[in-house]
Amino acid sequence: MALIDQHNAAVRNGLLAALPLADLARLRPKLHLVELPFNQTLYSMDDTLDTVLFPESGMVSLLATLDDGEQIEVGIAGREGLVGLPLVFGDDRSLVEARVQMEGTALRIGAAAFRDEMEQSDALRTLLLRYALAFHAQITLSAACNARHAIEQRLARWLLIAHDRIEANDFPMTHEFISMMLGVRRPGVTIAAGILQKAGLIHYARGRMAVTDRPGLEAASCECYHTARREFARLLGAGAAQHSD
Amino acid sequence: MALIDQHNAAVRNGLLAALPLADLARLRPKLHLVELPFNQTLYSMDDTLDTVLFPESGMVSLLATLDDGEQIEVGIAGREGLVGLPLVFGDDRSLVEARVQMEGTALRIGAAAFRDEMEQSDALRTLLLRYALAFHAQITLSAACNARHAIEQRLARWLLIAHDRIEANDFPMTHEFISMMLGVRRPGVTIAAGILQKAGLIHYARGRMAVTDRPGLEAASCECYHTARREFARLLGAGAAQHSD
DNA sequence: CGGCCTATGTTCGATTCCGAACGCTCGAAT
DNA sequence: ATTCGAGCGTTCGGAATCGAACATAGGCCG
Repeated sequence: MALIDQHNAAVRNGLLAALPLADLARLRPKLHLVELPFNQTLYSMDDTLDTVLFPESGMVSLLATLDDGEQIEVGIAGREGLVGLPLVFGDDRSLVEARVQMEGTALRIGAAAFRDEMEQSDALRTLLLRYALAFHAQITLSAACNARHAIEQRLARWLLIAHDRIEANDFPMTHEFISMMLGVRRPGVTIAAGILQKAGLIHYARGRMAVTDRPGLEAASCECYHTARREFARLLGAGAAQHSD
Repeated sequence: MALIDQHNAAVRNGLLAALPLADLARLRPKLHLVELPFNQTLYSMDDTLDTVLFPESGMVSLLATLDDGEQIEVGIAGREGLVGLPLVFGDDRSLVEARVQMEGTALRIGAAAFRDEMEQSDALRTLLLRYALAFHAQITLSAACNARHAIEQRLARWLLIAHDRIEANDFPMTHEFISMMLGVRRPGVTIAAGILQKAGLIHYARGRMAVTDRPGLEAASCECYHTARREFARLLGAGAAQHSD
């Protein structure tokens, strides 16, 4: 509300849309449209980050790799945010892997140019620090959620977060995939998804998944979803609240 | 190494010690020594933050409160860092509660003065953003750790983190307390602690706990501990690496 | 149409952890 | 010394989840 105001409907990334026109104008020439193809790794663990991406659509997962080689999702970015958070903090390394989980497009800027802009624009710096804090809140809640909540609640939460980041009600998604994200077994997801489907909250079939009762799904989720969403709204304005609308 | 250099041995907080002398000198008159008594809540969920604390000793836990009223630890701060992280991001609210888990002292600065200093001092801003990123890494690893690792490993990790933040080998700590921190049952901690004690890694009795074989305890912990520690060292210099020395 | 791969359904036993007790014992206070 | 409470040890049944299979079925491709 306070910060976010859709200056330009053509700007589909929430952060860019929230910038004052002058700052956006200065940034624009440095931004280049790129595709985010499904399953592409945008950067790996310990890579040097050379770009920041402002997604316009699609969904990017941040994955931590454990000692046993398993990966687990520790964060999600979509058009409400950016990919390459360490650069906001002035660092150029990442502990996690960024991988495209639903295809889309993004606006890309080089790390050096990004750094320049961060120094020159108070509005950009302020905005991105707020985003960083909102993202931090989401991870914090995930840490608590992973420790205490049942698969079914976590699945509902995850589906809501995914649903927030796409335009359609229906999106490609397998149980196998979700099980990796949540760090649980695949049958565990099948069971939990079966319960949600019987309750009429979702519908799925062979690699596609649809939310059929969004309020119901929200009720089935743990509060972590709502808390994170509120925090995004508070810090970045209602318009940035992860786009369930 | 690069950033941290003990300018003044009397400065016991790692972040303050890493500041250039000029910046530290400007900050000093605004810092006031305060006690951190055991179990004191420094701020609660949704409080407005009016101070930043730079601990000199002791340990402060950040606790998330879940829907059922249970609390679970989602972060730890000691003399390597600060309490009041949202103010570094330009915000003055917190989603979590900050509570003193081991008594100590801290240097305190008002939120307004802190904000002024952040604007004036590039060194302070850079340093605190790096700390924020290191802290962020720790939470990220906790999220993965909470989802996948067994109680015993998580207990070892927690004890190492606690051990890093105290001077003595021996510190007051009950199983009940740890169980709240880890988000598990108290007997679960007793079992896990019993195993670690039988292995000769720790010793405990009636509310006190001691690390008797630090390398062994590190081996018993999951890699999350080492990864987080490396990240602190990389971002803030070896001297800031959580003070196990 | 038939083969084949992928996605989902289902089962098995084993393990971890839960929630809730109950008992013991150390150590401090009276 | 006795009392008493906090901290720890231990047990119970049950729930959730694990790891590893195997079975079924949709859809693509030849």
